[in-house]
Amino acid sequence: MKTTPRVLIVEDEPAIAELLTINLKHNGFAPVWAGDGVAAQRELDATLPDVILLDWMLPGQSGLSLARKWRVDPRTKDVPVILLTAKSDESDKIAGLDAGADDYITKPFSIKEMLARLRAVLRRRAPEVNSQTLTLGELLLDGATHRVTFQDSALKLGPTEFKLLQHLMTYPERVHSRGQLLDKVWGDHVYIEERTVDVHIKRLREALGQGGLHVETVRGTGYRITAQASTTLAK
Amino acid sequence: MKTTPRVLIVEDEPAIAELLTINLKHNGFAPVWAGDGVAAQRELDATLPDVILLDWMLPGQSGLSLARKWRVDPRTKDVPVILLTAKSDESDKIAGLDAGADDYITKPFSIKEMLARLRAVLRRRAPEVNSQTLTLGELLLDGATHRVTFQDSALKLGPTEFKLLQHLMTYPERVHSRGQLLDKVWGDHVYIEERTVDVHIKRLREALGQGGLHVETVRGTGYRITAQASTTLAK
DNA sequence: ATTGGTTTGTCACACAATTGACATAAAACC
DNA sequence: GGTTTTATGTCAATTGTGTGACAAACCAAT
Repeated sequence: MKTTPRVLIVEDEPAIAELLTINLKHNGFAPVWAGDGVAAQRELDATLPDVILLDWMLPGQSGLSLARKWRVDPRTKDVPVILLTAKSDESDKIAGLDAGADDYITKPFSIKEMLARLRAVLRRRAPEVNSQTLTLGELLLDGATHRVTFQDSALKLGPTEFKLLQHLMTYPERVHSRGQLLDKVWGDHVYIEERTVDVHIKRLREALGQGGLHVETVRGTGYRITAQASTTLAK
Repeated sequence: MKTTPRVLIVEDEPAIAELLTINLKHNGFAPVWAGDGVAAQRELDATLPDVILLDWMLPGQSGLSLARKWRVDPRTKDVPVILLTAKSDESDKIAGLDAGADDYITKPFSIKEMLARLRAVLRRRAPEVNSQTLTLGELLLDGATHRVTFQDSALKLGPTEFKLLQHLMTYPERVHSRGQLLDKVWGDHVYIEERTVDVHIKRLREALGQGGLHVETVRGTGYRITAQASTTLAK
């Protein structure tokens, strides 16, 4: 693994939290511990982890309600959640998965199992969200406010077109195959037709208006965004 | 699709196996069928497929244990496995992913979905396309942006001419026979007239303009790209 | 639940670019 | 000269991409 994934542990029992922390550190993760829902929220506000290990039973707010809350918040909704619980009750499991947990581990659990599930969840992680501000000629994309302007006038584009543009602008000039775009913009675990990318490119172009000229087709290969709009071609 | 990926189907039900086989053949894959774990292992020993479609429920050894076994064997551990199962239970999914399956399809599944997941898995395993930047004198070819410039002015060449130039520039000074070029640029065993290479060489030369002088003919043998443009008194 | 408005993924069709083959001309070689 | 090999122009067929339409999914707010 090239990066050390951040793991937020939300667990009120110090013994278990420490057990997790030590083992995670030992296996190339960067664990952060929060003892309750409030601390967890504070930690989330500060830095988004790559995955959350969440205890079902917490003082105050239950783990389930936390999971639900995070799943709604656009900022945290893509962070995978693994529920830890002592109950082996099947109905709880269902409830947990309904609440948006990505996985579920019953205590007592083996460290090996926990690590395996963690890695499995990380493998199919959604594309990373970037809140950086990107610029390309007169095109401007603000990741924080989710706004795009061209020649100082605001543009309206849908969520997918936004992510698509964001990814293209992150790697300007580079050609992206439809497959790569599906992986990076839609996410590894989505299965849609490659031709659908064409449609969204078209929508992106028309949403960008004149700025759409920056989006170029590389026949037989894919698409690319370029600094100099291609109204005419040099001879 | 220029290559036909081999797909090993491990499935005991002949009806389903046939359904898969036919549809895979129809969509540019080369399916091989194994009715049980033993046959699958024999097949794997003979030739490594590009991907394995593995039924969860098999007579004798379960699909899960097979997946685990293959994941451990260094020879097979990089072959992606897609698990087929009738169960829609989440816990099975988890177990499957833990065992090293790359994806998971629940029966009944649509052929479209199966194909989409297959392609997605293959896409992910596929190495990055040659995105190297090549230089030859004042000729510059950028694989990442798919751009070619000569004396700092951009050139427009079609997909085939691009690949052709890319291949020539990868091995400068070397002479390539028409047959070799067909294999490397067009792909193995494509039925195309050797004379057609001439045509594309011509198109490449005219697309390169002055830079086309680097493309030399080796009479009776083939073509070569060379650092110093051929001596032409014209102009 | 039910609305009504977006957004999304697919498809079918049209169109444009590219392709491969062929015929012919030009060159290279003896 | 004659023979072989390569270059070029043309064209029909193939392939890739743009686009409008549409139904399903989604979402917010009743």
